[in-house]
Amino acid sequence: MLRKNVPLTSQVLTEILTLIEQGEFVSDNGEIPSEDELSRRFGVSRTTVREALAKLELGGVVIRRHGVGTYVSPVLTAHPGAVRVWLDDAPNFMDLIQQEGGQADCTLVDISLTQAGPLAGPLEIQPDSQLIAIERIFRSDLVPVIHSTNYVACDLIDPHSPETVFAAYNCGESVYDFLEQWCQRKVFNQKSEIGAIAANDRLAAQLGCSPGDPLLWVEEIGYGKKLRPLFYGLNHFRADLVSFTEMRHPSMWLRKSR
Amino acid sequence: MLRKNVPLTSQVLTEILTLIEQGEFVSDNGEIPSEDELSRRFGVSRTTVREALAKLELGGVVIRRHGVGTYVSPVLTAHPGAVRVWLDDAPNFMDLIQQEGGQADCTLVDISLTQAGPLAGPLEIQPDSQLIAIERIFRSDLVPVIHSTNYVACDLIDPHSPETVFAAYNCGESVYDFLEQWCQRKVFNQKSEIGAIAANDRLAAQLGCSPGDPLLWVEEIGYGKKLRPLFYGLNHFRADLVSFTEMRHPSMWLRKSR
DNA sequence: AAGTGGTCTAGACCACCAT
DNA sequence: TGGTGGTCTAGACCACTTA
Repeated sequence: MLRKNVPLTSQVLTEILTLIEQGEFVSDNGEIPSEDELSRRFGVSRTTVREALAKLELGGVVIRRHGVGTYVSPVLTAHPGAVRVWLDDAPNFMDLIQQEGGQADCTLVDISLTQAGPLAGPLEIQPDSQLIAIERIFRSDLVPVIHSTNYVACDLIDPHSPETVFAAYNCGESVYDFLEQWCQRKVFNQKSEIGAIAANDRLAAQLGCSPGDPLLWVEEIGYGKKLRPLFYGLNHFRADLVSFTEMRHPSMWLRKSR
Repeated sequence: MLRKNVPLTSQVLTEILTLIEQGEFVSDNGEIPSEDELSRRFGVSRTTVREALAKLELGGVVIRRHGVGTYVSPVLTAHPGAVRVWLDDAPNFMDLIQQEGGQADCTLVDISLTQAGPLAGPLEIQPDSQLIAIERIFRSDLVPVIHSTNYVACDLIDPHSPETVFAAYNCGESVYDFLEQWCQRKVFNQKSEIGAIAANDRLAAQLGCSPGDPLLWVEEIGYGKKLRPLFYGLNHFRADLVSFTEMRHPSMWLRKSR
């Protein structure tokens, strides 16, 4: 059953998750077997089980209580499909929309070259550098919900030519896929900033709402190795259709010892 | 040097953090000593050091790269004070504002009893239950930036009377403080939802902006032990003055083994 | 090849909670 | 008091990056 080159903790995580998805613990009021029992059942050390549970707790899948036990998170009962999204690495917008039960599609508005200009700062390149700009609209059941623009420094696609990339571009893929496919780069860290803004005329037209309507925006900067910025993304979401949820775990908050 | 009843990993975390704040690693281009060296230096096992580093990475303070080393996060160079906010457990709005360099103050708009009504669902109580509603406005340098309303089930303050609580209420404290002081309860988990909305007349007046202006809203539900809801909070932020930042660490994303 | 962080073990003891 | 999760150790080996 055990496979090579896959960390044991990931395999254990998958096993536990499968059991949860199968509703294995529903009859037990969501209580998951103790760490000792799980380590016996899977034939691994308790440390390994604990690491898997830690990740599941971070992902909001389970809740652990000192001296009591480990439970399936109650938010999952209200939002059952949520488990799968949290598990995807770098979930893309298509998956997110389908996750919510909508039929997802993506339209390429524009893919072209542009000057770095004000993005030279965040991308840590020269202002006169060329960028590839990818502008897309994502719809759920034919209703536009996300407007997304991503910028990648043009020299990252070397040795490909921009024309080659433009011609072969696949609209549904995420920036991460793009960077891996054309630039052989991986995103190691990412800074996200989230805010709200009123729709201007252009965004309103593209998102099918009225100018002045509130939008959520998310600005992302992805970093590769050596902490070099790889892409800059600016995404706008219809605020009447989208909100973000997360579980916080005070027990995991950093805490200065006194 | 070692103290009782404080986990070693927390003490190590504090030590490392102090070194970072003192600019100890600036000359090394932000590179932090290896885990082996740290474990030797602090006289603890490498596991303990790793746990401290894991929390620091989660908090966005450091970045670890397999086979390379551990580095102080570059976002801290641009945002040096941010370390302290991340370290506070349950940071309150006063701290957040001061963190950003503003002079913080808080005005109590209203503290009173109200019917649970539509909040009965999220708080898992009866619709005719009494709630304590606390409405406040937080300002930075005399400019209103946050409007906050929190609801706590009235029977949680037992044996205190609402009047006692109203009279003694300290406006600057967070809901967490309130729950600990008056209800002897601790928040174990919290669900946060974030979205955007246009200001209505009332919010606009209180936040000193125009009706229709975009606002960020954050809805919070805090859970105590037995996963019982303890409070419901609804906060609105001036979107022209506030945005939220976070670091994501793909290496920590949950990942199904294939 | 050397050095780093990542995974894993087996076992110990502690802190917390329910009963 | 018994069972749970939380902390901690000492040591082993692996996987990754750089030189």
